[in-house]
Amino acid sequence: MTAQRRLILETLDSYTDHPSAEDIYLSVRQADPSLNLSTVYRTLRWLQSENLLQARIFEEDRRLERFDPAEPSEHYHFRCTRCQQVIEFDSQLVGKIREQFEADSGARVETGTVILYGQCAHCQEINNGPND
Amino acid sequence: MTAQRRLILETLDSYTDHPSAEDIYLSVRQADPSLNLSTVYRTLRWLQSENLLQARIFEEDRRLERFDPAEPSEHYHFRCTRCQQVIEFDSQLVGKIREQFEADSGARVETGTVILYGQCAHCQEINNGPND
DNA sequence: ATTTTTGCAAAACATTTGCAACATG
DNA sequence: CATGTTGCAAATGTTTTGCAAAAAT
Repeated sequence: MTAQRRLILETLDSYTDHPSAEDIYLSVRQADPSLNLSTVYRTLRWLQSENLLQARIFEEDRRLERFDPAEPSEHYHFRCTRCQQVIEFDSQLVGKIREQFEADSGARVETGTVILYGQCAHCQEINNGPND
Repeated sequence: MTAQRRLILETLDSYTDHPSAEDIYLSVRQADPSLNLSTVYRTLRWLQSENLLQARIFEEDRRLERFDPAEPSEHYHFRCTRCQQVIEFDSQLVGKIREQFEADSGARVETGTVILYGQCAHCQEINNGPND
């Protein structure tokens, strides 16, 4: 356990949303300006391999990974295509889909991703307001 | 409508799975060796903007797009992490999840992605066979 | 002392872009 | 002829790698 790793872990803890490697890098750099982006990536990949972190791509038009400190299949995501906000949600129905697919196909499902896209409540209000 | 586009469209039709741009490029090249990869991409993006095609990333460890000739939200995917096969499935439960989330959050959902990961029936048999 | 991790620079990967030449309507 | 499309080469954005130096066990 090096100082760099400790710092990256602390920084990760401070996020409530889904930072990119670059986000983490910029934040960590304030405490240690010599810390390198590859170290960030290496630490993230290590956490991922330990199942302490998941990598996800939310933007349809970019291939940028965002990191989510959660166990696989614990929650799902909605992304507002207007304000880019990502909202987490839970649903037991995903478990049902999984069971249904397992029964139909004979496969064993280990994890899964659900990402819904659309407009969040707030952006809809703005969008459908009187002067729009 | 150019000869190149016609050729790419024909080639796309011949796939039953989810080819990458490179796959399409290699296939198309047999008929027209001078056809360029950027032309493939440009045609794919054009189809995508016309909603005749969807781009998806299936592999957790690569950022490679694969192209699926289907309308959004028509079907969902399972990917076997052993043999890499992608199986399509349908489920009305995804519609329910969407409705549930809309009711809970006030958002309007437009599209969505579901990808399940695990082992397909066939790979499980091999995996759990007598000499494994 | 040995193994692990780091920083740096360069490479890799997938996709996009600028631009002049070409094809199409 | 005006417009849209192509091929090429170079650029882009994101992530990974090789390697020698530094830090950790």
